[in-house]
Amino acid sequence: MTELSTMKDGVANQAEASDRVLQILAEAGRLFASKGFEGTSMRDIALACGISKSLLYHHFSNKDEIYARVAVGSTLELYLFVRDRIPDGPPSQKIRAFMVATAEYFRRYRWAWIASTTAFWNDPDRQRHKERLTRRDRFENFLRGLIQEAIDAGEIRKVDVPMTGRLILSSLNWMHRWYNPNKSATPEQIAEIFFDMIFNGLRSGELVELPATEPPKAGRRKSR
Amino acid sequence: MTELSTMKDGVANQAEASDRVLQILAEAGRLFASKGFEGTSMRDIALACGISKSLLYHHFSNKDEIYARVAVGSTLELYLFVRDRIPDGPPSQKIRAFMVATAEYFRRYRWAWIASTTAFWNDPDRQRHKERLTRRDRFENFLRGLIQEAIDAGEIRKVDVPMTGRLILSSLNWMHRWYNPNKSATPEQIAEIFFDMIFNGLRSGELVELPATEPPKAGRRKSR
DNA sequence: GTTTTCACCGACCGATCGGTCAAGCCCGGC
DNA sequence: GCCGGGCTTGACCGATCGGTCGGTGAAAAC
Repeated sequence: MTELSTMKDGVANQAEASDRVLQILAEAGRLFASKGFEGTSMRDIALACGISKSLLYHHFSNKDEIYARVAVGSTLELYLFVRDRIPDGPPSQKIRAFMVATAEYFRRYRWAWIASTTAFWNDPDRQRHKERLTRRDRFENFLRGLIQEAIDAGEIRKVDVPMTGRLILSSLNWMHRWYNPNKSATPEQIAEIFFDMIFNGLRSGELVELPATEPPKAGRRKSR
Repeated sequence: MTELSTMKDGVANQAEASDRVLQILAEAGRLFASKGFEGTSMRDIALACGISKSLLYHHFSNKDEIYARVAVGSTLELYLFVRDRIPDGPPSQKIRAFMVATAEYFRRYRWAWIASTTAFWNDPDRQRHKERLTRRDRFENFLRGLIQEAIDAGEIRKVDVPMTGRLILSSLNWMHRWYNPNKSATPEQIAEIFFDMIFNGLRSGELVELPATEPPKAGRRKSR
């Protein structure tokens, strides 16, 4: 049993929070995601929740705290969420699982994810999201470890590890800009497609298996 | 001679604009990029330019127009900029040139690029950036054409074209979130690295060209 | 020399911002 | 009955928002 059991209603890691607080966080996340932090007023949030503005200040001390609960809450357990979904097996499959798990997290906590990755991310005046950034670092370092592992195992070639991590995370982080939940595939399926493209490359031609390597999941790519 | 000759001072396509207007656009772009649209006040812009707020309204009718000049101006000629840098040759090399040219554009007009790709991008209330989006579509469709060309030529395998375009653009569009001009490589060099990873794949192993008899290729998913 | 043009400014406007506060409402325990 | 304490409210605050106003001063046009 992990801290993840406290996740609820699209709002991650908000243990022992009342329904009203969860409602506020959900609505605030949705508004922050669509209009940004500065573009969302406390009146907007109150209106969306059908409550008075004063009530927001009963449950939260100020606007920054609401954002912090949305954004930090959404990244707080991303690392744990993903880590717990990495199976034993070939390192390349761990990278694949990393991508799929991140996509699942994105799907489940989409508004909070968008709010935390877009709103005033580089405002030099504010340090509100510093903690969020350090958690992001832990998440990214975890991926780099997996990549290094795959290199050491000879499964992938000797690429630049930080740059490879950036490529993989770019494909996932940019997804919220074009992903439409009503169309296309699920985020997890998209992550699989991206893994296939990045791992196997776009180039045509047959790959000759190296002795120890395991091809990706059956049915995805013709092999042997 | 193309429209690109009017680019100047990091502000794209602002023909016959006075120095003061260019200064305002440059400062506004920098502020929009770091604090967002709503987070940047007209007073901020005036202060950064060392002029009065009234003067902004002498040169522009309102705040939206300043943003439009920054954002639309920065995407206005992106398509032409990139298109003019695609050489004749193998389609895969055109894709590579596409990525490098986009990276060069990013480097040259970085603040306007960031401002146009981050500020209130999905505010449902506003249609300010509609024109920008249609221009983006033209840009993305151009890339999809290059990918289809490479598939038809047999240079890359039969991947999902829109999804491949999204992967490539993700790697470029997310760059502004981690790129540090004082460290690391130039954007163009980064684009080359990403092209190599995506085109050749991360997987270790030898590529062997098939003879002319091409087996029904798998390794892809539903198309369109 | 007079008029027109134009870049530019300080003062000001109504609206809205984040945030405060005293007071009501509701409901279980006495 | 009635009391206490969370939940909830509307009225209100100073500050700041985007935007407007009348005007200045100097150069250009006549």
